[in-house]
Amino acid sequence: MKALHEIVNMEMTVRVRFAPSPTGALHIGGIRTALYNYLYARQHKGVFVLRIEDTDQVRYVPGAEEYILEALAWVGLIPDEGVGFGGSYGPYRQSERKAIYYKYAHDLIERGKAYYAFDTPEELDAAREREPNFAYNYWTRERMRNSLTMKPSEVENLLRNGAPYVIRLRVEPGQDILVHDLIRGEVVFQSSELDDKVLLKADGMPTYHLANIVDDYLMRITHVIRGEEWLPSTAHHVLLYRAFGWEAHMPRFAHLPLILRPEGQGKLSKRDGVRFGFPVFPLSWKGATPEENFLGFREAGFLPQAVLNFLALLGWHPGGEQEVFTLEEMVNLFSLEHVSKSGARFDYDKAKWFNQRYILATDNTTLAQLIRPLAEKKGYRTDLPYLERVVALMKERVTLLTDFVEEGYYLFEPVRTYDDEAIQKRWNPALKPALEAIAERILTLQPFDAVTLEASIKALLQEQQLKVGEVLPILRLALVGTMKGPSVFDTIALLGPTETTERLRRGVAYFLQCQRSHVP
RNA sequence: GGCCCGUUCGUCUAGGGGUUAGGACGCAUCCCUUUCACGGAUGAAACACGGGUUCGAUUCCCGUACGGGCUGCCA
Repeated sequence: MKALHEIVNMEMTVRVRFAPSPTGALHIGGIRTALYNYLYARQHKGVFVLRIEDTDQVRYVPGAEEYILEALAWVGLIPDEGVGFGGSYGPYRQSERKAIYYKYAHDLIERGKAYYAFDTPEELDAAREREPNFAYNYWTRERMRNSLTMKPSEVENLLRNGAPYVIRLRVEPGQDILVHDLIRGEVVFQSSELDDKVLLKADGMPTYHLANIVDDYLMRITHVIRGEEWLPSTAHHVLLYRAFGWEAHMPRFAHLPLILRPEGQGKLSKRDGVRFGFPVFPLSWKGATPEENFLGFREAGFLPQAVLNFLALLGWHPGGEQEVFTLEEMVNLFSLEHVSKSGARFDYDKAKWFNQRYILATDNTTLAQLIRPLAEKKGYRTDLPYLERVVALMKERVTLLTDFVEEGYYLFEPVRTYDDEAIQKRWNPALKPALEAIAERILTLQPFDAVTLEASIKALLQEQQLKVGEVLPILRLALVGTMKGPSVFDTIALLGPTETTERLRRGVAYFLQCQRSHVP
């Protein structure tokens, strides 16, 4: 018998789902949940389903669904089935499955597992106010207005007259509910502690609890991989599978640790992003008001693979000392057993480090294409050959894609600001002739490349008995305004003779002026 | 308050009855270097606490503390 069960399990293709709710921008934690689901599905040659849980009419936000699809596409977690991807278990948008939930909720009533409740929200509020720990359950429901306490004729009357009602799960005390969580092991609940959860709301929409059980069953979901915030309600979900008689088809559960805010307490929220100045969303989101605008990892200059790698390791590690993994490697190595149980703090520094690693590992042609739109937005030149050269010079010094055009702005436009402190330290009027000589020599230099430039300039300095370490820093300051940046010779080679001499001229003028204003 | 989950360097984590408790981020120092970075080297830095079990617990068990989640006609 057991062997048979195992064989059935083995042959059952894994089907997991990512089921976000379109109530705004998809949080980065949602992306991680999607990632783990995706990894699990791919590893088991299974199916990754995208289901949209839009049963809350009030919190529905237009554009949120499109955002979810775009975010998944950006990070490359493409569903096999679901909203926007087809499949034979649809529709995959819960608002389009209203009739299904209605039917199943009423089935439960017929089986005596659920009941009608006519208490208004106001009445419930009042009850909660009267009793601080009020729960609608086995002990309190007899004082409430529901089909368990009212006369059948009265209930029928209310129903016929279209009185608003909800359907509640009838939770009977005295049952042990055992959840075998793939990450946490056995978790036990007592039904006596559970309330009679609303299954169908007065507007005819199901609650999450009903919808997720009905859909997971109908969509043949085998593994539910979701956030830890769902662990407590899993007890209700088990009860629902029992009530429907589907316990044998109940999926396996795995509850993921939460992503915590970088400091302080609580889970990471969208507010933390604006507070600490880093993205907590995959893509930027334009809200109705400026306070509801949020920065995305994409717009902040992250590579999607870096984001995935970072998120993957926020709560999972295969063991060993490797930190950088391709998606394919993650698919091969992933296992729920290696997902940690405790919450993980969001570490933006680590995220940036991953991005730096991925930029370094990305070829120049690809990077040039990636920064092209950024250059375009700034009004910079956008020809790929030039961008590739910029990338080659800057890639070891950036952490974000945006750094190419921010940190390296001087490769596209004249120096905006000079580092006065460095000028104070490096400038010496005696250096003026040297810079002028360099400018002059550069004009006729052939070929105009870094190697030739270095040889030529160093020779010139030697002729004039000047130290390289004395002249190069001030040369750099004239060219780019700062002490940071790529090799001076590489920079000159990229800027070209005309631009270089112009910058030297401007630089010297600035240094002289700087010097004057600093002499007491 | 009740229920549930958790606890290894500041952070992400590896490990697991006997280890110099490993790696990574960040930090510090040094090397390389015209600068910054990259790269290399080194360093500071952890098993929450108390009881058991055991020859021996950071590892297993129980408490406590602390943290987190849930407690909605939200998901």
